[in-house]
Amino acid sequence: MKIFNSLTGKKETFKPKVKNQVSIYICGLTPYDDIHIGHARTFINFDVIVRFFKFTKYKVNYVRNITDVDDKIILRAKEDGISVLDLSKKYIEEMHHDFSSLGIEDPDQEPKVSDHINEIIAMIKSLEDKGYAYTKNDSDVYFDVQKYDDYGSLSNRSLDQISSSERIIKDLNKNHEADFVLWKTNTDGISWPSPWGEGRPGWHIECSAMSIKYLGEEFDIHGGGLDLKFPHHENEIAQAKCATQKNFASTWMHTGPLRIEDEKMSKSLKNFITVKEILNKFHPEVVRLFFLLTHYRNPISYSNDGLSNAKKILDRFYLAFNKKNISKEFSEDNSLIKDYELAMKDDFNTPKAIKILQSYIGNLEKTSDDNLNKFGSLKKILNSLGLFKDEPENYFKYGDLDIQENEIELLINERNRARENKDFGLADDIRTKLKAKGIVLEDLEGKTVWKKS
RNA sequence: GGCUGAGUGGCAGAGUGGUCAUGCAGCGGAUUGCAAAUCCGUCUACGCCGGUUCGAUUCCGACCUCAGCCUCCA
Repeated sequence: MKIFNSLTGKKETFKPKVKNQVSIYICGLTPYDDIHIGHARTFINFDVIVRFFKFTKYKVNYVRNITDVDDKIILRAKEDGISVLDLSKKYIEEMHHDFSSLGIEDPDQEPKVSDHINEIIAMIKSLEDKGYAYTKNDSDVYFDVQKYDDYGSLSNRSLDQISSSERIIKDLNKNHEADFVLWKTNTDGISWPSPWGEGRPGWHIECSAMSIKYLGEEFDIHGGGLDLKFPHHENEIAQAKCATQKNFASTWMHTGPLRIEDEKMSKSLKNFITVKEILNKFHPEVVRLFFLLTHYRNPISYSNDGLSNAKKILDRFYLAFNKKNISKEFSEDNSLIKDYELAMKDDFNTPKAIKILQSYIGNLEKTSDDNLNKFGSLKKILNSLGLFKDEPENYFKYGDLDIQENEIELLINERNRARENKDFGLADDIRTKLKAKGIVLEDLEGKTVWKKS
């Protein structure tokens, strides 16, 4: 298995700390709003990565945190007039609902900041004891980046580069511009007692503290969206290494960014599309396949055309399994499994893996019907990617309708009567009328079925 | 300005030093009352300029263009 390690910038052979076991920590999200398709991309990518480890018989310990104490949450809670933890609880529920809709499996652990204040304080204390943390004039507690020689090694930047950056805002209490807050002495919204007074954790420290608690001071994989690489992950590494004097995570993985119709999607641009919105239009597996059609490290441009294309590809798989003469007793084809694993073992090359499945289905259909029972391995692989879990009938009817289902049935009956009477003009009018509503009719042997286009 | 990555056919998107990516779309045909699905056939490619090589889309160098990060972000 080869994985691209962001820390070294190279594809490396993956060597877990314990044979056939993987410890993996993924930075989850800050719950203060509905999740958007950028989140969907990242967590679907890691879902597939974790599923593949399991597929190849690794024992996986997957931790994905929730940052439920944060300035944005506090601000939003104030606006809504509710408590900080009530607000985050609400959006955690929404997140679970949306993840579940997308077929994202639960992690083994899902730690929250508010439940780990003691661990966080202990880590800051340890940093302070070792001389890596400081406070001035009753300021927040800062991490002293100049005390840590390797600062910037993940994101390839030096302290000089950071302090010469154009967007720096001077904070007089800091020793260096890149110093970041470990403990905020701010009691607004939510706070806990600490050796540095009432306050709350800064951003970054929670992930170092929680990953170490659940996976140990050294573990296999740490990942998240590319936008977390700097400063979040850089700071996590600095804190964790300085506090423990150990190596922290050995492999760092970052998923590529998502753009919307060729424009960057970001919180500040407010141009994000929520998962709920997209699921009104597209089946969750179409969304999933759309993301898997691009390698996890490459940027994706979200577009309706892209989703439609993914739908066509997934339709093909569902159609193949929907043949009337197909046996339910599928047999296995080890050569397909082998080809699939080969593609995935090369840094989780899902586009290549899916290409293999697409060609396979075409070749099998071209030969003989007997071969169709070889679909067993294909089904197994699709399922392991989180695809082909639905019933074909549900799949093809998924999405908002502009017309009642019973009305469709009535029109189908009317059309079939017209066909019996050879009134093809009327029959075609009905077909056209339904098509305008996004309904496609198919005349199969003895019956007519409908689908969403 | 700094760091990182990318430029492939109408579109999406892999990959490789010398026969095909693949899929969608298009075009022609089979099939169908018409469709859908399926099948057969078919077209379009590797940013620009040099270098290495018997041969480069693939390796090396320059150039151009684009994107991400350097602010909140998955």
